[in-house]
Amino acid sequence: MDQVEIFKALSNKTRLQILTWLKAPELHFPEQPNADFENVGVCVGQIQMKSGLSQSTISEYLSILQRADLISSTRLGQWTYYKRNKEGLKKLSDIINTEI
Amino acid sequence: MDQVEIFKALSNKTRLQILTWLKAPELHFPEQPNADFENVGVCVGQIQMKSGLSQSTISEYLSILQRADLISSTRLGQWTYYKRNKEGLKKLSDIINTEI
DNA sequence: TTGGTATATCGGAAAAAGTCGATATACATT
DNA sequence: AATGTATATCGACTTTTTCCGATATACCAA
Repeated sequence: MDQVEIFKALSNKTRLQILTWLKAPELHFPEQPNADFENVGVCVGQIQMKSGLSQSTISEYLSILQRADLISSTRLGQWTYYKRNKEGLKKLSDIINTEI
Repeated sequence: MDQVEIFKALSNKTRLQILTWLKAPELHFPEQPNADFENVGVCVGQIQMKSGLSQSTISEYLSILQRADLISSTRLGQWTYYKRNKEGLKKLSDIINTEI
């Protein structure tokens, strides 16, 4: 993944917020039936509601974050759940600490 | 400094390159008379030549990086020298490791 | 003070990103 | 099969970013 794309993904207030929400879902989202935060993450609808932006915008933002390897998704039934991708975030941390 | 502005500053190929160049100036720039890399950094003209972009663009890019606290400047005579800002980069690293 | 060099700022054209509503797709239920 | 719900994709419009050339400013040297 291109470094620039990672930073572009992070250079938007809402996308940064989504990442902080996903860091501690239990603090930011109501309980979910049938899917726990730790394993699968949070579904798109919950994130969209909290953000206040449109469904299409949030869907796109999530795919931008996913293309940058900052989050990953799991489909369960009609829902798509997103959670933090620890490996991608670790790689980002390494870039900051060793390349710039 | 707003987090989003930091990531915006980083979401451009040339600006990222400038930061990597400034991390090891002795590897990327010729010797400078009257100013050592460690103390004052590298002058705008050297950075501009290496980048291949116009003088005005590089001047603007450097001020974007400076506004994000990623680099700092020193004026010596008619030259402005830029170098990495370790504190700002440390703060960025902390954001990555604790907030997202 | 005049001219030369280094950098900063301004104004603009082109490209990219932000954001929406409408529509498509995927899955579940009846 | 038909309907309903969740998410993804498309097309359009607006705002922001990229990058330039021209000009202004700051400093130096003669």
